[in-house]
Amino acid sequence: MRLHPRHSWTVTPEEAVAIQKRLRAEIVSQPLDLDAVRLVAGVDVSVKENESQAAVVVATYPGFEPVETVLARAPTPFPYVPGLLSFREGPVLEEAFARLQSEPDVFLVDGMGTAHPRRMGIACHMGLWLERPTIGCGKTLLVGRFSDLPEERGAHVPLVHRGETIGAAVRTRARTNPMFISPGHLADIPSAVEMVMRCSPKWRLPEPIRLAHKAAGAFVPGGQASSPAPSS
DNA sequence: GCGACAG
DNA sequence: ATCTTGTCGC
Repeated sequence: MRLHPRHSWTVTPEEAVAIQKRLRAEIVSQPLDLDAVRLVAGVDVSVKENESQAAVVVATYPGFEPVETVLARAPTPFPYVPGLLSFREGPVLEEAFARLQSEPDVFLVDGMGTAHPRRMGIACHMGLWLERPTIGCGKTLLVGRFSDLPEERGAHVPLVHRGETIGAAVRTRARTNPMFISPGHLADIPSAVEMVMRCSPKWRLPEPIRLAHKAAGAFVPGGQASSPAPSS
């Protein structure tokens, strides 16, 4: 895919914060047309010692049959700092995105979108690079609070931070911990929640994220490669 | 000042 | 994120 970088990744934590504040103004919130989605991508990164491996798996929608898998590796360039995940995982993800042949209609990212202290989580950040719709899918809370959430699948309540609704706590599966969903770029909260529910017919993790997580975890020493899909 | 803190 | 077997519950 054609990428649209906005800055260098070689920055200090202070510069990273300043960059996020600047990029925040470029994020577009708008409904995502769910009925037009044909391809959905899952995005994840795994860290092994000082190396990071990114995985982007593109799958059909609905159906979630993998049609393209891209893996990329690079030295982990930045420490884990809550709020600055983009600067740790962004560089490898950029490599993976650059080699992507297909053009997914939406990307589900493992991490936050606007549910971030400066409303600029990694899903927002990558959305700008891709200039495509992105949705942040967090497994644990970074910021914000939410009230009682029913145990049934599909239940969802607003995630609020400093008086602002930044996303939603979503029960993608009955009686399991909720997922924290927030729009990245070119999406809004209602459509992001709906998309994630449609991508989670059975498990807590959305199907595209599950596929990407599996691919990223499969660290094969010499086996970095791009491929159509595993053949049965 | 103290606690919280995506992956 | 990562270190790791068995095990409780639907």
